[in-house]
Order: sequence, then structure tokens, then C-alpha cells
Amino acid sequence: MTRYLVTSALPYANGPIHFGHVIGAYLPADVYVRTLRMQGEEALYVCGADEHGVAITIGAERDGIAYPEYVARWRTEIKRTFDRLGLEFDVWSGTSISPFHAELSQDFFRRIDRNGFLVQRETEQLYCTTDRMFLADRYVTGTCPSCGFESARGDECPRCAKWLNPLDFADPRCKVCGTTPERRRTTHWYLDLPKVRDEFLGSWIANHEWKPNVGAFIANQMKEIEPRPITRDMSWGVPLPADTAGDITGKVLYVWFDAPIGYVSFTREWAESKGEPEAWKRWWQDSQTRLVHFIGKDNIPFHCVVFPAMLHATKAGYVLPWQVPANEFYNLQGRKFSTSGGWTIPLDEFFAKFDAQATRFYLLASAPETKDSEFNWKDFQACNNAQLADAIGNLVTRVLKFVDKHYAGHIPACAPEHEAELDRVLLTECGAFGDPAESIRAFRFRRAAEQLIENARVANVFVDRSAPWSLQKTDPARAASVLATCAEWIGYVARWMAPFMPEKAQAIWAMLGQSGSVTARGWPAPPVAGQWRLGLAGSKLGAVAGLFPKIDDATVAAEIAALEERAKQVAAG
RNA sequence: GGCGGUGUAGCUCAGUGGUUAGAGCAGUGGCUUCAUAAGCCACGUGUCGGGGGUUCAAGUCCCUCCACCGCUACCA
Repeated sequence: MTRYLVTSALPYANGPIHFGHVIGAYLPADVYVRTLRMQGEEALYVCGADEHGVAITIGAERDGIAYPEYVARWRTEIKRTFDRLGLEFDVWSGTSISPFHAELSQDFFRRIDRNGFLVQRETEQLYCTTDRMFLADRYVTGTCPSCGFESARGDECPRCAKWLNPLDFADPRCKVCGTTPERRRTTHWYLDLPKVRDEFLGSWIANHEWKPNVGAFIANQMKEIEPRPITRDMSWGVPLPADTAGDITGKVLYVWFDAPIGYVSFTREWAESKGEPEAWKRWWQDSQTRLVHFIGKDNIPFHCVVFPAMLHATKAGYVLPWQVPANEFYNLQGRKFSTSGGWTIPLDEFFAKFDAQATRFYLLASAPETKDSEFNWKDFQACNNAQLADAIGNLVTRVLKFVDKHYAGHIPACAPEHEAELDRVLLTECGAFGDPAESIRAFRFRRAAEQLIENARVANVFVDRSAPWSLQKTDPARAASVLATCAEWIGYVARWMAPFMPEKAQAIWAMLGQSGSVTARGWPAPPVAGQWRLGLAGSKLGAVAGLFPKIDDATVAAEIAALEERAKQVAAG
């Protein structure tokens, strides 16, 4: 049977994550997995921190703490944010602590080497003797040989936009410490991407169905693909396999090589924790697996080209990505999120004031699926107030409080003589409703959010048309049937909501007097007249209370002012 | 420079070459009172960024120009 192996881009353990990361790669994956499971599919959701690389060593040294301590801090901090948002991974680990990671990364390297997809090259690079490391282009600054701009970056001149090679600087300086680096020769292993392309990857990519914003982009990249270095001169990382390295020391696998292998090693870690050490193979080396990578657009070349090339080059039977639902970028109030620039939302403060479940819904409803989008405070308020509080929250309270008052807190039964007619009115005359799962499976989360609201509105129309408060006086039996029908529909709404807002869905389920988990009831089949009711009649309601507190204008104005103030203070230094 | 994306109603956005281009929000008017002053109904002539072209037919395909954004692969 088909099974779904879902991954979210491994967050880099070098700083806090913001809502842009959350909606780009994590929240959609969580909703996807929850939906699949409610539909009875087998799914595994894997994530963890990416913890190697030079940016981390620089950060740790700046903070004066050991590398492992540094990455542990961010691994924990990032996970805390995920926990607050209700993101549930089956395994959460880190590339520097996962017990299988180093061994498996070396295994990848060895297999790829043995299969003839690695080449060695000697190059000359700038080396900073103060920081004791080779400098990436961006870590070098100097005078542009083209236009004379004195603070050109090693990769590109900000003034004349010319591509640069830092070796061409007459006066190179290390961006970290300001001293002059020296030239050194060094040998590295390169992944022979053109060879993988010609043997397999080119035709695989051409014949694979990609999300529209992914396909054209990577097809074009295949033409200019070049070998990529996969080793690096530093100490923090996975050491080269000793049998390959020989007498060469001081090299580790480059972070972008070992990071995606984390998906596999974390799966092994999960299997081990389940007491089935071999179970990971069922997920990674079985053609029934559908591998889905949720990422931001900056990761497209990596997950659609490089990682598949690595998987193929091992010739170890690994599955390749089935879908890569990459999102575009998510901004904040018209500008890019910038932690260092103060243009961000401090999450501790945010979650002290605002509901994490409502935030999940808003992020999904505004997700950057086809183009960049943004978190906008006024939109957030409108979404919470008009869609969640008014359309869904009020539907629940208006119906259940009515039931509470007139039926002694028990959901009435729908009289058999009313059922066919009420089904017809509800299902065909009160507006269109759709199945959010269809949209979710197509990675259209904004559309699914709309459908959720539309579905709730169907019941609001039904209540208005039926006017049970009048029937109560003229035809009490019919009033009871109407309320019974509304309660049943709310049960559907709760299940449709469950992947988006699991806690709120559960709260509705409890208000309906149902025990157990709402997700245990599974995903609802599209309601069909005569057979859609769950049979809630007779249930004793739980305590009925408002689900979504409203956010007032003053609160929003204060948040916008605080955001601008933060940015201003950072700009002033 | 190269590549990619975006440009549709006041705002945020949907729109698989084919009837008079849609939704939500905001706005206006009416109805209702069960409910978190919530709900329902009605009301949208917008050079679909500009200009060419293909087609019986283009927001939808092609070319070009303009604007904005991103990427450019040793910042992982």
C-alpha cells in the first residue's frame, strides 16, 4: 500500500525561526500529514535541525560557547516554537546528535565515490590565519577590480553588479576579523552532477510532474549544472571516511551534503526508537513510498536536483522525491522578515497575546503558494474576527446554546419524517461546500482554508432559513429536527477543521458531548443525503463557550506601532 | 548580466483558450434576533501593467516594453 514519507526542510540551528519559515515548510506539512492520517493513509513526518557549517562555528565563537552547546540551544529554541504551534513530528533530531547520522553520511559518500560520481580537484582559496578557516566568497571583502568600489563583496560588487572572484582582489580582507587572508591550495571532492544528469537525472526531471513554480526553474538549471564540492576544510561536521581520506586530515563533509541525509538518519533513529531497527528501509527503499519534501523556494535546486542526484548516485535503492511543494517567501507587513533588523514578531510576546490555533489558520490562509505573500496585522485581525470568530465560532455557540436552553443540554433527534427534506435543504440549497482534503492533497492550503469557512457558512444559511426560534413556537418537533441537523453539521465542521486547528476541533467535539479524539472519527466522506449523519442525538453537551476571542483595533494598532518602533531602534543602532 | 516569478474590483487574492471576468474583506441598503452587536439577502462596467501578434475565440498562448520581487548554486 502507498505510504507517505513527509519531510520539512531542516531548520538551520543558527537562530530563531519566524512565521516565514513556519508557513513555508512546516505548517503545511503538519496539516498534510494530519489529513492523510484522518483519511487512513500511512504517513511518517520527519524533521530535525541542520547543525553543521561555518555559519554555526562563527556564531558559537561569537557567543563564546562550544559548538554542541550552541546548536543545542537553537535546536531547543526552534522546537519550542514548533511545539507552541502544534507541529507534531514523528521524530525531531539534529544532524550533530543523531546516532546514525555520521555513519550514514559517510556511507553515502563512500557509495557515491565507489560508483564513480566523485572527482577530486585542487583549487586555490583564501585562508584566514586568524580565524583558521578558508573563506567563502561572501566572507571576503575588497576593492572591486572593475569599478573601484572599496567594499565589494567576494561574490558580487554591490555597486556595479559585476560577478567577482575574491582571488582577484588586490586587497582582500576577511569579513569576520578584518585581516588579510592568504592564498592556499586545497583539495576537495566534487559531486559529478553532469555525469548524474546524463546518466539519469536529466530524463527523470524532464518526465517528473512538478509544481508549476518548480518545473521551469529546475529544467533550466540542468543545462548549466556543474560539479559541486562536497568537502570542506574545517573541524565541525562529519569527518571524511578514513578509508577515503587516507593521509588527508582536517576535512569534513560539506554541510549541504550531510544535511539532507538527516532525513534518512532521523528516520533510522525513529525506527530504532520503535524497536524496529530495519523499519526505516520500508520508508526509504520501497517503491510504495511517496516522498514529499516541504521547503521554501530557496531550497528548490537542492531538493529537486542535488539531493535526488545524491540518492541516485548511491545506487542503494533509495526512493526519489514524489512531490516538492515549494512555497514562495512570506514577508511581514510589506517588508522581508529580518531578525537582525528588528522587522520581526517576537514569538514569546506574540503567543502570550494571541491564539496559536487561530495563527495556524491565518498563516495557512495567507500562505505564499503561488507568489510571495505576507503576514499583515490587519488581515490577521480580520481573519480571526470575521472568519474564525464570526463564521465558525458564532455558528457553534448560536446552535449549541440554543440546544442547551431548549433541550436540557442534550442534542435532539431528527424526526424521520423531516430528515429527507432537511437534508435536501442543507445539502443543496444553502450554498456550495467542498472537501478541504482534496485541496490539501493538491497542496492548496489557501483554498482549503476558504472551503472550511464556506462549509461553516452553509450551516449559518440553514439556520437562518429554518429559523428554529420561530419553529419553537409553531412546530416544536420540526425545530428539534433542525437543531439536530445543525449539530450534526457542526460535527462535520469539527472534523474538517482538525488538520488546521486540532485543538479547536477537539474543543468543538467536546462541546458536542463526544468523548475521545475527533481525529479518531476519521475524515468525513462528502455528506450525502440520507446517510451523512453520525448519530449524535442524545449526547449531553459539554460546556459551551466562545472558541475565538476577538482581537480589537487598539491591540492591532499597538502591534503595528511596536513593530515600527523596534525597526527604528535597531536602525538607530 | 543571466534565469525565474509577479503585475486582475478600494484591500488581499482565485481564475484548466471559450457563455455578460470571480471570491473574501471593506462599503451601501434591507431582513432577522438563536448567537462572541453575531447571522442572512441584495448591490461590483474592473483600459485583467502598456503595446504588438497567433486564433473563430486570449486574463489564459507568442513577442516586446515597463514596474516590483527573488535566485545566480563556497552565506548550506
